Parts: sequence; C-alpha cells; structure tokens
Amino acid sequence: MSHIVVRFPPSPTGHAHIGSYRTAIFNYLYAKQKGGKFLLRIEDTDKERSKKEYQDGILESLEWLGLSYDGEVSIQTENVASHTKAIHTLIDAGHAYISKEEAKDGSGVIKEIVRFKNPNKRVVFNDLILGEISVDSTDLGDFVIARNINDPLYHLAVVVDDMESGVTHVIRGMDHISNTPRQILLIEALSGKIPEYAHIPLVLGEDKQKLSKRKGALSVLEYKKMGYLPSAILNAAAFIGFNPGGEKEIYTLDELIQVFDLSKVQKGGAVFNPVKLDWFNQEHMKLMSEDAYIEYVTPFIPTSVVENVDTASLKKILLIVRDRLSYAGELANMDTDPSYTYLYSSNSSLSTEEISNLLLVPEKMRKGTEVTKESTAAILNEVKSILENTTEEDYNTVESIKEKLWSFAEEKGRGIVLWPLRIALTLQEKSVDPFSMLYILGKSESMVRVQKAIDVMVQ
RNA sequence: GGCCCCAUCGUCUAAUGGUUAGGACAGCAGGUUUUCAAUCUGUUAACCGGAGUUCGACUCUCCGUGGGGUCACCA
Repeated sequence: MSHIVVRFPPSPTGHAHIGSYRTAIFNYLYAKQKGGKFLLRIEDTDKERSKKEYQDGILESLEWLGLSYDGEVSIQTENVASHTKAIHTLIDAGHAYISKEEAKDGSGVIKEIVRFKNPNKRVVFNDLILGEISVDSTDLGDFVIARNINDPLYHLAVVVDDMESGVTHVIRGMDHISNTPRQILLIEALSGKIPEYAHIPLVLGEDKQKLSKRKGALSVLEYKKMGYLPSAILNAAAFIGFNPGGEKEIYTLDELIQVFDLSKVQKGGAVFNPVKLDWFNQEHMKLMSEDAYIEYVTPFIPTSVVENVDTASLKKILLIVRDRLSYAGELANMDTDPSYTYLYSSNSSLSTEEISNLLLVPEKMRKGTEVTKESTAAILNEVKSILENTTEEDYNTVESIKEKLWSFAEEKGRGIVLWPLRIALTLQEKSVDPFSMLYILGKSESMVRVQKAIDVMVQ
C-alpha cells in the first residue's frame, strides 16, 4: 500500500481551460501509477467569485475525462472550523497576530485581519522538477492569512487541508512556485510535515503567455461540446510539457499511467497547439471500432438529418466520411454544409447547363482522348448497363462494387469513366470517390442518377 | 522594478560529454484507384550569444541576452 496522496484543488471561479486540467491529469497519472490517492478539493474560500455552476462544471469535466477521484469531493469552506482552529494555534504560539486595519474595499471600516508573523528566513525546498529553489521570505512580509478569525484565506486553508488529508505530493502549476515558501512557513509553524513539491510548466497560448480564458482558451467543456474525444484531450494535454521519450505519441489513459514520469516533465512553458489536438483526435478516432465510432459521432449530427436519412444509409455515410473528420462536431452542420448534404440529398443548385459542363472530363484528365457530350453519354450508358447487371449485394462494400466497374474504367481510361460517373452521382466538383458513392446510394438510386446524367448529355 | 524560473526546427519534443542533432504537428514537393479528403514517399526548418571546464560540448560552470511567472483582505 502506497502512502502517496495527491490532490487537484480548483477554485470554482470560472470554467477552467485545458491548462488546469493538465494539472489534474498529471496528478491523476502520478497517483494511479504509484497506487496512491487522487483527491479533489473545491477551493471556494473566495465566496464572492465562487459559483455552483463552475463547481458542477469541474465535476462534469473530470467525469468526462475519466479522471475519477478517491473519496468524496472536499469543499474547502466546509472545513472552516479546522482553519479557525489552526489560526488560533498560530496566534497562541506567536506565529500569527491580529491586526486592526482599514478594509481594502474602500469602505473605511476597521477590521481585525490575521497576519502571519514572518520569521524572515531563507526558505529552501527541493522541487521534483526544478531542483533546489531558495527564497528569502523577508520579501514576503507578514502576509495575511485570514480576513478575520473565521474567514481563512488561500494559503492557510490549503496548508491546513493538505495536512489533514495527508497530501504527500503537491503537483501544481509553475505559477504557484512563489506561493510555496509561504506555505512551507505555515506548515512549519503548525508543526506539519512538508510535502514534496513538483511545479509543472505552464501551458502557454499562442502569444507565449499563460493560457487564459480572456485570450480565447477554450474550457474542457467546450471541447466536449465540440465533439472531441476525452481520450484525445487527455493524450494531448498530457503531452504538453511531458514526453515519455521514444517515438510513440498516441497513448490511452492506461498507457499514460504506465509511462508517466515526473522526471521527464519539461521545465519551460509549452505553447498549446490546437492543430495538433485535431491530429490527436483523429488518431484516437482511428482506434475506435466502427460501432464505437458511430456511437461517438451520432449525437453531433443534426436531428433533421437523423430523421430524414435512413439509418443504414446514414451509417454508410458516416463510415465514408470518417477519414476526413477531425472531431465529431464538424458534423454539426451536416444539414447545411454542401460538402455533406450531397451525400444524402439529390438536390442540387446547379443548372442543367452547369451540370452538363461539369460532366465533361476536364482537359488535364483526358489524356488525349476526345470528350464530347455524345461520348460522355455513351460512356455513361455503358456504365449503366454494367450497373444493371449488379446485385444488391454488390453494394455491400466499396470494394465489391468497385470490382464490377474497374475493368471497364481501365479499358476506357479511368478519368474518362470515373469523372462523369462521379459527377453523375454527386453533382459536386469535389466529393468522395464514385465507388463510395455507389456504396452509399445502392443500386436503384445509383442507376437513377446515372440515367439523369445521360438525359442531360443527350438533351 | 524586486524575487523566482526557464531557453533544441514555426509549435510540441528526443538527445543526459563523442549523433549526418532524431521524431511528431504544421509547411512544401511528389506517388496513388479521376476531383477533394485520407494515405504513402520525400523535403524545408533548430542547439539564444559570449567566455570557460574538457581531447571533445546541445549536454557541465559563469556572465550576458531573451522569454515567462509572481509580487491581493484571488486562488
């Protein structure tokens, strides 16, 4: 049984972005690998800014990511009694004192705040990532630890809570490094055991500065809404400032637990790259079975599409479209985006003349063969007669239907056959390949479309 | 500004005194079962600068420079 205890202590004052959850991930990975505990504590001592909805958001994000915590969520303000007791202990021992000062809110009211009596000494600690860090606490002054005896502030609350829950390793962002000396001083004054510290590099935005909501950093919940896979977010986030070495980059949570290593965590900040996140998501999509993929993607498809397209066709479409997808949310406009609508609807805004022009094989693809309306109609007629001899079963896979047409295409020239076929089936300048289209449409609809194209050509 | 931290391709990184400095994303160029996408192949691109230490420095030391964090009765 390991004695390692780590915690993730977000404050519910906003929807946290990927940087905060990266901290949660590191803590989680460390705990799981060592067989230790991963605790969740909501730090809501700032009653003004703390909101229930944000707290719910934290819980939802963690659950979605699959980062389960041990025991109950601990709510910091529910532990004020302990904080107050600690403040008394500190005061009684001469480590803290009540100071009558004018409130900072400009009200002019005189309040009794509690200040820590700074011993003004050199605080040295060994950071697991940065190495030895030494700070002269004199610079910190007699910092405030409570608004009043019953209203603790961050440093005091953190220290007391960590001590009570037996936290052994504090893994947090580098922006907390200047808080560490204060907290060590408090722990010493309370005769507590000083935990190990690991300050992980900050997640940076494009501008190389700390990632922030203000500068457009998306919250984890927003990524969820957009249809990213939690495994991809996990993988991408874990790789910000950490790399297990080697050339493998796609890791599942379990694999991450295996390879995580604090000593391989970077020291410098790292810019978060959303483009690479898309790549991670694609790679994680590839890891899914067809059924899992369909299940993953379906909630993001507009209901109008789900209602109007039969399930079998929709499934075929989704499978075909799989390779061009970065994340499921890209399907949200499947009902209006022309690059999707043609897959299930034969409506086209093109005029007969435009279709006719499109049907003609482009110059560069003709390879010397002369192309006219008549020749195109003739080719299409031959395609049609080949299709007449297909069975419904031939449309079960892209491969099987392709087999039926391939030799003919080879014989006449691929471009000469495949281009007009594709246009006939899609009426799109850009689209999926004709065989995939055949597979999606099935025999009868395919033949209808080929016939329509022939009609246009012979008009 | 004080204090603290950091420094390899555009970005994320590998390298732990001896490599043609490797990989991934992005970019670019080609191949492929027409187009787009996917895919495959190839390719552009980096050790912040200067002194040391050493037979030998991306790796160690020092000094610069640059960047970041933090200086609340927020967390």
